[in-house]
Amino acid sequence: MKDVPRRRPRQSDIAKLAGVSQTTVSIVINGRESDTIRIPPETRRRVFEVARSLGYVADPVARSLAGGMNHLIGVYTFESMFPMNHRDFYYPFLVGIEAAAEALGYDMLMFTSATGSDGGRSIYRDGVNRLRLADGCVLLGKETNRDDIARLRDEGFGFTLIGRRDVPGPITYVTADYATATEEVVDHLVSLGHERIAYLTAADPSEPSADRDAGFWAARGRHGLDTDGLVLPVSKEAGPSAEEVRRLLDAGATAFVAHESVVALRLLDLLGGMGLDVPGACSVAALNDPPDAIPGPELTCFRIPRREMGTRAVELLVEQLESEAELDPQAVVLPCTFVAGQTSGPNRKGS
Amino acid sequence: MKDVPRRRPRQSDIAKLAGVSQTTVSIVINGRESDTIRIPPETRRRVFEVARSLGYVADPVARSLAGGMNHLIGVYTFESMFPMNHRDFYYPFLVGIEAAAEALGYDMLMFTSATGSDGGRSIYRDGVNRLRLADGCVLLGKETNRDDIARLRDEGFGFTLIGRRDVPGPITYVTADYATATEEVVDHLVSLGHERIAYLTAADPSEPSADRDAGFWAARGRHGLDTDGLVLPVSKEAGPSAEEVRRLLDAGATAFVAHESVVALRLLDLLGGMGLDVPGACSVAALNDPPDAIPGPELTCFRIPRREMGTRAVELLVEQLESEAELDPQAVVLPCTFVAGQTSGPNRKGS
DNA sequence: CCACCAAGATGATGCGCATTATCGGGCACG
DNA sequence: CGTGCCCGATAATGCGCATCATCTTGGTGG
Repeated sequence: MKDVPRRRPRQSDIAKLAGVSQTTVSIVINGRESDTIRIPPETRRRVFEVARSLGYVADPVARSLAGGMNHLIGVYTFESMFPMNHRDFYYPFLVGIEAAAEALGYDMLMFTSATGSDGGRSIYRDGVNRLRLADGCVLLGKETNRDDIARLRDEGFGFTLIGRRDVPGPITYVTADYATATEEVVDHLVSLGHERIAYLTAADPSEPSADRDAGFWAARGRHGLDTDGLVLPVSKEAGPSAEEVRRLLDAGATAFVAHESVVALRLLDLLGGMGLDVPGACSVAALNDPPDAIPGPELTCFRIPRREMGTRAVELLVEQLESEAELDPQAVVLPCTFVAGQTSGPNRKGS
Repeated sequence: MKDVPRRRPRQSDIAKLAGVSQTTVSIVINGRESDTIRIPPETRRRVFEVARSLGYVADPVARSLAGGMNHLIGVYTFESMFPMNHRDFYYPFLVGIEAAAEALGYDMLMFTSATGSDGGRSIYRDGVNRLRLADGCVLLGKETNRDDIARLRDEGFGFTLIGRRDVPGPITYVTADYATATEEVVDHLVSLGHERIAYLTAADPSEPSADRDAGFWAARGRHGLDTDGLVLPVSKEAGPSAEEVRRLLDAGATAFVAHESVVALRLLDLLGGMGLDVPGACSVAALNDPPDAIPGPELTCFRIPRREMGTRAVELLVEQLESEAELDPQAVVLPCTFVAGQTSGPNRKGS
């Protein structure tokens, strides 16, 4: 006994059965009663009754189009998630985002479109801004597309960004205080007696790298360090070569500070291969936290509060979405936590 | 020099500037020209020109509401993804899904709402079926909600399911041939001379478990095995106790077959603790593949073609979405691949 | 010279919902 | 008895787009 393929019920269906207007149904379902617009309990009860018996579910599409909210928060990563090379990088952010969304009564919608036609990802593909499906969006990624961001803002679409981005014009973002954390790491090494500190900075520039650089130069200035011949740009993928490390050692380096923990880990390998003990012979520190999966000694480094960054990003976004007035963009900078670790020790090379 | 907050351009804006109608714009942008409806190249060029200069991007919401496609494939997991306990379980599916979606010109939209108010996840939360934001959806999860599935189907929403589900009424799903794969595992053990095979089945029933049971019973029948005192329901979390394993050994077991690889791994530990060599003294096999992350000996087991299952699910879905007529639901069963592994060997206990 | 047709385009309509402006009627008050 | 007012509810409108049914124009054949 197959039923006729009955359409899914709409508000007007409920209205007819309950003997009211579609407007009333909308008001009741959305709890839009206020001082000026009242629905007596009896009517409300009837509407709910019919809605339930019909198995009514609102259409999020229509709701959005009509200017309503669907209580969805989009998450867009500028790098593709599948295959997820940055798995351990993104994961903590996502945990924080989902938790906050859940707490605030929103669901999370992940946009995981792969590479665009030009190889890079873009929000605007085929002339469609898919993000609009959500009420607002959290943007995330190492290689943020500035044009897309500027455009989103111009369109008046609500979003927050994780990771500082120097976009012309103000936007709301959440970032970590890499500069201060970097200074702490250097302070730590200096307090251990190191004066010749090799600095393995990032090969390609980005805001977080620039922050670390700023922190390092500041600390260098404060301590009057000399870094002649001790600064080396290193790409995350290739890492430093044995020869380069040798050259830094020859220049008198007793400690190494690397932007990337994977670089630091590779450094440990190389130093071990040269018969140098860490932290006995020299110290190694990283300016971010190592991936969970990788085993090895606990690095001297700092932890980026990724989870909390995700949470704050969502909170800011929801605040913005739910406020009537247009809020001023704001920047939130969260502190990192220093990890002493086991790869740094006192300088034994004489002082 | 701040501009007035200009609205994002709509089709009608383009129409006005290009001196055509909104209809024409829609036709051109969507490439809807056909035999009966033609747009001369010059007009088309003008429309595109204006669209580009205005920075037009289609609104996916309006497009959906008007019955169009937004080339989005939703992915819904019945368990929450963050925190992702089932990380390694889901991941291969997602890779396959995204790859196929990409190949077919679709993007992937992940619905990762956490637990519903009642603790369990449901598609219909707060009376909204969020899945409708996508053109169609791939459903995924260990604990599928049958009511939701039936309802989706009744609503005429396009979806495919990964993992066989016995829902009243036909639906399209992709699953793996657990039964045959299970038989292969048993055959392998029998060919190694094992006659007393302990069977650690799943404690709580599910379709995949039932399939494995069916395969096991079939193989048992074919080989005339005796399983008296050798069958033990085991929960994935708790695993078997040492005492239970001891009892199975006392009952003469020379080989163990466990539904869950984690159970098999725990079994290896227990047997090792008893001083029993695997595969010297006895054999152990699992009826699914172990998580990638976990180190240890290669289990005798079979690989579930998760990636390909994801791919097929998307292909079936797109086929269904793009076809004019309503296609008949179909079931796709993909074969698993047997892995001989290193945890099974000849029965040395005499024959 | 009219009927007919194809090319090129358009006005109208509706998707399902939220919202705005409005309406009728009962009741208190002057 | 008329005026105002509030309660309860509604008709109308529009969100941005896709689609269906038409409409106009110029050419062609009879």
